[in-house]
Amino acid sequence: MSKVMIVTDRRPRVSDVDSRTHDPEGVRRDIIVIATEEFASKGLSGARVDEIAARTRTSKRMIYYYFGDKEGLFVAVLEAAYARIRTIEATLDLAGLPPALAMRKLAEFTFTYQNENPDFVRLVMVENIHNGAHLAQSSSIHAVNASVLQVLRDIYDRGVAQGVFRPGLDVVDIHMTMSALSFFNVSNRATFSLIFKRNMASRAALLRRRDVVADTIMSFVRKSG
Amino acid sequence: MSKVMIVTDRRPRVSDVDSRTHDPEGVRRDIIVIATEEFASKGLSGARVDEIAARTRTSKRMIYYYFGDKEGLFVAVLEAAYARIRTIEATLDLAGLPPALAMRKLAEFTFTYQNENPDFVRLVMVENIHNGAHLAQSSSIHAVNASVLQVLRDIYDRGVAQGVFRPGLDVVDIHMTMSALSFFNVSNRATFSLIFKRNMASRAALLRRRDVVADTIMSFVRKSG
DNA sequence: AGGTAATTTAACCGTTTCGTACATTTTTGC
DNA sequence: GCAAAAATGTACGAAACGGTTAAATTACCT
Repeated sequence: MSKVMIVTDRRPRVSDVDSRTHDPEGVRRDIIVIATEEFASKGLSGARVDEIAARTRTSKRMIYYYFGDKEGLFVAVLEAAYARIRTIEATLDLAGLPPALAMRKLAEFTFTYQNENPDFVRLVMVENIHNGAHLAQSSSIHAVNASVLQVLRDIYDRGVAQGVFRPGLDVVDIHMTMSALSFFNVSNRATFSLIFKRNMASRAALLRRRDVVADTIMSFVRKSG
Repeated sequence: MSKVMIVTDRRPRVSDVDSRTHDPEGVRRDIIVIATEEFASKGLSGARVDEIAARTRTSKRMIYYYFGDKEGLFVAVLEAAYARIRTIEATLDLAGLPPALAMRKLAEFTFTYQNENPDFVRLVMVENIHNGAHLAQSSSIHAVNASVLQVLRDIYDRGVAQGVFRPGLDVVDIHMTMSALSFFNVSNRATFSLIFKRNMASRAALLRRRDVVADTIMSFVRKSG
């Protein structure tokens, strides 16, 4: 199942014992981790290259050495964030469950994941403020997220075949609804909590809202008897 | 001991014929209109005071004269945006409609309004990136939006009384769902369109999605027979 | 009509901030 | 070992940017 290939790659070093210098991959990761936090919390323009550099174990010079400029760093941060989601999403195994249960679990997972990864949500917000200009430079984005749709399509088709889901729905619509309800709970928490004086971050509120979101999805796809 | 009571009100002037100078309200409005566009398109940090000033009919000094600093201007922009929504929302009259129809119309209105006012959506995104720090300074925000909840509560209670809505739901949940589905369609359009290669802005796509959103709300609140 | 307060103009200032030039060190290929 | 390439540290510059100083102009009130 796993392919074995000879790595003629240069620099196969992964983790030397104690040499802190000349660890390109480590430096890259370090920069991206810090930059993710900074961009997520302050936005693209709000984040400061000097601040990011100061928080890394390396220097500002390295940021420009590896990522060219601030926007190049932001693109790398975005790609890393999407890659992370894909990796975790890939561990989901819903094919064995009955369609209705699988659908509910997918909705719950989406909600929980977004809630536990506010940095990702905020990065996406920032990128949307910039009209997707940076994501548009990434050619892998579509392929990355196509798997989500495939998982959903399998569940939905099985549900229709078994007569528990109503036919004629678009899985992109279903996914969009799942995403929207999960995303909003994080992205708009600050203003929504203020306006309606609600604590949306408490464990109880989150579990309750997660159920509401799942119920919403289920009542939308379920065949009304 | 003046025999004639003169209205010593300052500045009752509303619209002079041709004097462009000394029109404080006009200058304020002008600045806020431009600043709304700039903040909405570039974010709080991304927007430039000089750029805003250049696009107004007045000068940068006036921005500081009326709004103190950049953040003060942003607060004013936010308040103006929310005030605008409230005003338009107030024209809705759904009390006379059957609950199911009223609920659907409210959902459709929410969707349409957000779609037609992307600047508002983006301002809210920006404010959430900043954790609602500016909205927190406004004391009127809660009262402003309370009306929305009241309208929804009236519809919902009537629906429950007539046996068409299932009881036990929280109107804030319903409103949140409406907002989330409407908001997301604008806020995440750029990334979502890129990822799933969908044109979400075409008239056809919008009408279709609006129906899906309304259907989602309705199937959630409807008493399943 | 003239004093006073509100409004507006124009030039300017100190920092911040992105980015770079240049020197230096470390690793690699041979 | 040694030259070339990769990686890193230091210091600095130019432009952008938020904000201010000081004075002038206009409207308002008596």
